[in-house]
Amino acid sequence: MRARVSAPLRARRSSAVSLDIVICTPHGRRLAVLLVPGGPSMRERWMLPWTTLTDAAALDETAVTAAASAGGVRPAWVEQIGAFGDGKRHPSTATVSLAYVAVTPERQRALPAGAKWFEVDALPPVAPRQRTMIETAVVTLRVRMDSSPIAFRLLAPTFTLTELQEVYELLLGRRVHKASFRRSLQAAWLVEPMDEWRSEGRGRPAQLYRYAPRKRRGGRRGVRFELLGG
Amino acid sequence: MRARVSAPLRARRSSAVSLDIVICTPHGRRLAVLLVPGGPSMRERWMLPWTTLTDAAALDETAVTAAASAGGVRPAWVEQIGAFGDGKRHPSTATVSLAYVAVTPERQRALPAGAKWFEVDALPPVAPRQRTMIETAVVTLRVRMDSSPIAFRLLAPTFTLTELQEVYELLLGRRVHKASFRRSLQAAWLVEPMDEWRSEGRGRPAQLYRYAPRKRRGGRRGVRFELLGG
DNA sequence: GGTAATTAGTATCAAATCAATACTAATGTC
DNA sequence: GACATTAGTATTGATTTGATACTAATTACC
Repeated sequence: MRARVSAPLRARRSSAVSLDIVICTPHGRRLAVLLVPGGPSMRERWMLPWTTLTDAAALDETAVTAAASAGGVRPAWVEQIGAFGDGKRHPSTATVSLAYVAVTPERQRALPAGAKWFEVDALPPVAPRQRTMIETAVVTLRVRMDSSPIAFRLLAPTFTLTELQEVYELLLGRRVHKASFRRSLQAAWLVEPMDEWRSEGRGRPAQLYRYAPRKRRGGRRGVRFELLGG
Repeated sequence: MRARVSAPLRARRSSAVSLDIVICTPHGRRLAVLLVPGGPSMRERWMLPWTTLTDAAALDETAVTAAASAGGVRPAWVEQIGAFGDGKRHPSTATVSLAYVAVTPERQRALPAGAKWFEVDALPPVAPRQRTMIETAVVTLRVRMDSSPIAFRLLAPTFTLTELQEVYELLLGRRVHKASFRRSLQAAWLVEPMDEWRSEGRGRPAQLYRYAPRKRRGGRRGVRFELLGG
């Protein structure tokens, strides 16, 4: 059952295509990525988990399986982020690599032996092709978080609104206004309050919520050119 | 120089990976996609231009070259939209296909022999894997249009604001409010008025503009949950 | 036990944004 | 020259936003 993934020596046979996976989790107030030992050079001793692509080519399922194997748990959300190649170095001999991003809530059970979380701001050297994948993965999370329930998948099934806001701040890389955040959240009918409160040290206990999207598409807003430019 | 692309018979040799390209252009008020003759079955007689991926694997450059070859002109904008496989039928024997989307202004010079524009709402039968690519391409254009200058690449170098608005309406699939559209456009400093006007039949002549982005990132807006849901 | 510190959550309000409507401007058609 | 037609702008009321300041409930500390 436990598919063998990221075995650097056995996998180093020639193959046209690899499948790499960037598994992300919150690590305190930073985003962390899972790396495993082994790499293409002496200098690059860590790498993203990867596997070779079989001809059966059930891409998404392969990615989920690989992520589960490397992280010890099935990931809470997975999405393809693209194909990378263009001559950049990779732990495998593959000339093309398919990359996926996965997210998982903080602090699951123990990781498989050797695997380790690294904060994205403090990564060890990894092969350039995988470095590009990690950057793309982080950008993808940031961009997709308001069309996919990424933030909710980074949290446990129940969470406080402050925790949710912190995940948004973590992914967006900026502070968010508390009142506005909650107003928007309420208007979107995405969460449901539980009859439970959690006391975290001093201060008033926070109510717990769960992700329970209710409503449908609304806002046809005007055109936003803001992201364009230069 | 003219790389041979989409030659169904020669290309049908076995290969792990193909590179397919969805070339889009405005066609009146509809979006059109370029197809070429040949397909995997009697029923599917048209297909997206595609090529096999060489081991050199300069992915983006291969895509641009393939698009230029199939469309007769270098495309104005190209972006990878993902890898597709999962067992769906494709004109090639490739188990995995890399797809790119390209855009080109309306009505270039003549197309290469056999190639033809089809409006996306009236496509002939194509192989299922390519059908998925076309759908993904259209969605990608819609989503990326406010972070990439896609709309401007679908137009000639100079254009009227009404033309620009029509491209937005075409891609967004909905009407846009004229005054709001222009107000946002002005605030974004994306276009520059020329000293030229164009008279299109009756009515007041429209001023011509060109794409000349000036300003930098502004609007840190609040969190938008609107796209999330159900 | 009481007071301060701390975190959760809400209310108020001014500024910015938006979209509907109605207007002015410049051209071709008859 | 009146009118239809398209370009482009002004006005206005409604909605959204974010800053500030407030209330609420708990722990820390004396």
